[in-house]
Amino acid sequence: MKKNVEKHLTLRERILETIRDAIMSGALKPGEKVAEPELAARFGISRTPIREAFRQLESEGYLSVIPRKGALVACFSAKDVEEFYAIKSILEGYAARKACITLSTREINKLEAINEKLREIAAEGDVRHFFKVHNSFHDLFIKGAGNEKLHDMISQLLKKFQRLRLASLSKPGRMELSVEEHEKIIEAFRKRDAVLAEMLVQKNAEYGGKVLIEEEGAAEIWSCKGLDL
Amino acid sequence: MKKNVEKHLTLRERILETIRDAIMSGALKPGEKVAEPELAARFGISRTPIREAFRQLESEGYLSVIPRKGALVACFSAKDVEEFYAIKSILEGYAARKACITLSTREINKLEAINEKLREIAAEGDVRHFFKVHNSFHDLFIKGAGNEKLHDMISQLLKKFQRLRLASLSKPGRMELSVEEHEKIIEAFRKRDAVLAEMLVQKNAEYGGKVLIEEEGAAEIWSCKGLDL
DNA sequence: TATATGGATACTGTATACAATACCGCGATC
DNA sequence: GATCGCGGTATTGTATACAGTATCCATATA
Repeated sequence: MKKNVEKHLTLRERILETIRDAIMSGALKPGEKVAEPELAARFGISRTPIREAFRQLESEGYLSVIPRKGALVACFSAKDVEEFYAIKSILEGYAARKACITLSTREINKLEAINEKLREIAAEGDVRHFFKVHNSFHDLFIKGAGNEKLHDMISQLLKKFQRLRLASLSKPGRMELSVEEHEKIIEAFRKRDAVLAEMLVQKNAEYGGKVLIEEEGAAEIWSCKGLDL
Repeated sequence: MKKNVEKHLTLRERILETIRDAIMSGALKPGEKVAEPELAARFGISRTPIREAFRQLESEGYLSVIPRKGALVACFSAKDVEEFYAIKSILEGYAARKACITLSTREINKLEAINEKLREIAAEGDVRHFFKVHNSFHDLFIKGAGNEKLHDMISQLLKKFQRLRLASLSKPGRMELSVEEHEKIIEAFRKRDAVLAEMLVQKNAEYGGKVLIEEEGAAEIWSCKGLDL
């Protein structure tokens, strides 16, 4: 049984996941205060593991902790979003370039299969499901690039901006467009055209960012406007 | 007085800096165990702030914490080093490309001045001093690229591998070579040749990595060979 | 002599108690 | 009526106490 191994999770690790999930899912909103005593009472544990989880979440960029004042869910500015997508674009682009060389035909076929599944899900209009499978597509070729640190870095980045990316995919027609772009990327992989693959992935990422920034009122999702921090 | 502001540092923040410095400088060696009670006794404080600092250091990749066993200073494998320099190369290269557009003539002049200073220090052979000024050179154009998150990411990466980079610079002739390469990079900035600047910076980073990996016995600096972890 | 087992020890994980500081509301004074 | 100041309250920061578990060593047995 796998459960026995998992059982050794400490309270800190469990509360860490809980809070992080709450932030990623939007249950805890940017700018919102996260109070230790409240969490301690809610989960029936002491403040100690919660405080330790806070430290980790702070390092990961999920919380802004102000000494002697407390922890707030981190906010994004328009500049943050812009910068995020720029970095995502470079890193994923590089991964695609490398993947062009290292990816096996078998793996490329798998990408194709995933993308077909995405096409179906897009037709159904299930954004959350699409999001999950979509992530596995990118994950596959990023891992395929063979640079583990790179993969970790991208994963961390993506996690932090998960809400934004979900919002980006929710725009009408975005899912279908994504499927088409994936098609082209797979094509480039098959042709082993590293320069093209890099370019396509970069454009793909940049476009995702642009959609979000240009959208009127989209800032509601991430910013802390009107909150005096 | 600035000191008054600094005074509000918590014990956790101070111990965090202390431990991180100790790891970066090599006072705490990779694979070495870091025991809470010992640190608590040494600094005359309780384990609580130390534990919280550990969580942060773990997130930042300085410590490997194994539940119910304790914290070890993180080790690097040859693959880690390779991957690190690959990522550094992409990110710095991108920064250079952007900086080509955004850097003012004044800032380019400053780069030139820094590099002249580096030439002097190289002649004197003071590696540690060279390292410091060298960092300020790269910092200037990376900041100049205008992407703060990028700058933060690169800084974090560099910090983590500080010891390695210092070792890389310590090789005979490496400092002088670095000055020459900087000269070419400045030239590219002046010509506003973004492609060339990116390429030069990438090559510069890649070379630094190669030197380290190919060197026989260099692994002593970072790896944990012979330690049963 | 080598291995296994048991207990002592020491360390990590968690809870709780205490200290210091920030926030809030009330009242006093101008 | 508005602003300043003071004290109570709540929350964060730190210390300490306790519980659970891994490590290590000694002893006993094969």
